[in-house]
Amino acid sequence: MLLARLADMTDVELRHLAALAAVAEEGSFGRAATRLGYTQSTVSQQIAALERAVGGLVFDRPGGPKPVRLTPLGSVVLGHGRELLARAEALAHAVDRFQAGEGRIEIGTFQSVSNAILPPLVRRLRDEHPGCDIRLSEDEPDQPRIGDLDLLFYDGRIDGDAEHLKLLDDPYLLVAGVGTFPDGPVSPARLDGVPLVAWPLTCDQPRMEQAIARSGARPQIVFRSAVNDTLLSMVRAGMGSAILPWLAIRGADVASDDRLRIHELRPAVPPREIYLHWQAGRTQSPLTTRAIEIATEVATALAPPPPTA
Amino acid sequence: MLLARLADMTDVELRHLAALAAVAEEGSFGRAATRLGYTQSTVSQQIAALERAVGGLVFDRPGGPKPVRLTPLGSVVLGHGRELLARAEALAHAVDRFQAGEGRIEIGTFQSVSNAILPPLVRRLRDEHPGCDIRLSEDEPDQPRIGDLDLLFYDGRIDGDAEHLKLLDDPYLLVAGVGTFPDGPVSPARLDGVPLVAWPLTCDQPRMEQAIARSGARPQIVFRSAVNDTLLSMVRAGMGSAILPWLAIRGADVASDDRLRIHELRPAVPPREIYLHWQAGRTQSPLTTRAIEIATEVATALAPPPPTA
DNA sequence: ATGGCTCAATCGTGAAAAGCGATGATTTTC
DNA sequence: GAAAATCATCGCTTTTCACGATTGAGCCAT
Repeated sequence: MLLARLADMTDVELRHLAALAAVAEEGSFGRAATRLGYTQSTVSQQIAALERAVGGLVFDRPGGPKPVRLTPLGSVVLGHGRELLARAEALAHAVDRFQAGEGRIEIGTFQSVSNAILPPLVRRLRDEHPGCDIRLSEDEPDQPRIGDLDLLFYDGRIDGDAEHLKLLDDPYLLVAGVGTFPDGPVSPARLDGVPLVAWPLTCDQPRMEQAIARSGARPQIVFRSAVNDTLLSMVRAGMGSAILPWLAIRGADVASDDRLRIHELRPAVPPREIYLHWQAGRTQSPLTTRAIEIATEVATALAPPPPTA
Repeated sequence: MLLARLADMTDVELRHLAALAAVAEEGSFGRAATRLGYTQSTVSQQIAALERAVGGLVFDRPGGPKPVRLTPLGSVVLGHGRELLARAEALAHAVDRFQAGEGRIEIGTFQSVSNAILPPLVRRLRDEHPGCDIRLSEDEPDQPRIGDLDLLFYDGRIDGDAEHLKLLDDPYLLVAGVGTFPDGPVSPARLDGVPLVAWPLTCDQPRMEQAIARSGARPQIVFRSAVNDTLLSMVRAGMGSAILPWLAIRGADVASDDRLRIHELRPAVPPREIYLHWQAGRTQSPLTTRAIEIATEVATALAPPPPTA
């Protein structure tokens, strides 16, 4: 022990520091060993290894029943060692919490999902994992990107390295003022020249309007707004009709509004498809895995889109 | 990796965390291995061991030349891991500093030593170890105790579990007003009835006065004070003479004072012995070891007590 | 498509270390 | 002195560590 080399942290191991702390507290190698579940000789060797690593004795061993005592060097090592052990324990707890489903999850979403799917999803996730940190973002650039998101809801497929899961088909329905059309299904072809209020040309909207156009009709878009209630008010006011996905009108009290009628489109316009995306090839946190499960459950539990029978 | 046990901190080793950090920074097992001085396969196994310990993958390995990426679990582990590594490095530095002689040293002392030995000792110690923390205490209860002191100066031996080292013999000298005694040595026996000013009966003082008494003389103690300058002023004022150790009058300009004369005592009173004590059987810090060396050097370098030839 | 490239995982091997049990050496206590 | 308590040490087995060579999976350019 006379030759003191430079201390190297990689020679110090947490187990040695734990032994140091136990011996210092118990005042005895043997009692420390019992506490740690080792034999006395093992603890003796652990301390010896530690002393080799730090280049000096950490305990004075008086011999006999006298308790061992920290040397000045031992005090220095123990001081820092306790902090190391505390950090290590913090790490272990953090890992346990993570595996139990705590942590952060970042979800990208858009209007219809925000209204219909996310509330129950968030509620169930928070109920199951009270400590979790759920972050939502509704940024909707033209090209939605997963970026640093864990999950992304979008009504279509994302380009880029993403896996996807189709949550549900969301059929388009025609909402019109009462009497505008006879009750029952309406053919898209009949919409030629009909005044419509509609969403802006984002997300699935362009595809839907192209589908209408392919049926030969050219509706007249008289107003665009992203706000559903505004659109419905316009319909009520007789400004025009609206073609909206089922999910968007589900919450609003459209069905019970005497001034409005909901018509199936037949032949049906291909429905809007709601997808859940996540980055391909990346392991997910337990929280994300669970969120995907819950999202599928919530999606199927949403009253199934009305039959087109 | 499907079975996730509870994380145990003793399974996580610093070396694994270092590998984790290196791989995360390099984006590659191989480059991390080069940086750490291991082979690729070793790093691979270290990461595998870490993943076993935390119960899940910490990296996604996309395969091919794509860089590996941290999983959410890996981020959690790395976050805490970096702190652990920083603490470990702090420990290593603290140990190095300690071995280089930094740290704290607590020294107990008393008047003569404080004046004569400690100043050069402190100066040299601070010059050699600029970072050291020297604490002095001059508490002098009747029974000086080492307690938590690293070193204790005392003019006598300490009872208790202490090792000691005699620094020097400090002979007693008679300081008298000029003309009080004929020049040259004075016999203690001639002090019978002589008025003396003296130190309080602490430290070596009782033993010295008993030695005088054993020579048959009974001086008359007319004043006691622990302050040397006060005693010397009293001598100058003709109130009496003083028997003081050489160390106590070395600094004061007694020899050059026309009104004072210094007489050897012959036959000599046994000198006061200055000891340096430290707790027996306890490993000392390098700083303490060095302080002992310097103290002996300073003690011998002090102009040797005058010969009694 | 198809080799060539890059990379991590894996296997086998030898060396090192961890841990255990038993034995010694040393000190304190009765 | 004898006894008790305590840590160090030795021999031993099992596990781990690190290496080198190989394998296999995913890219990329041809």
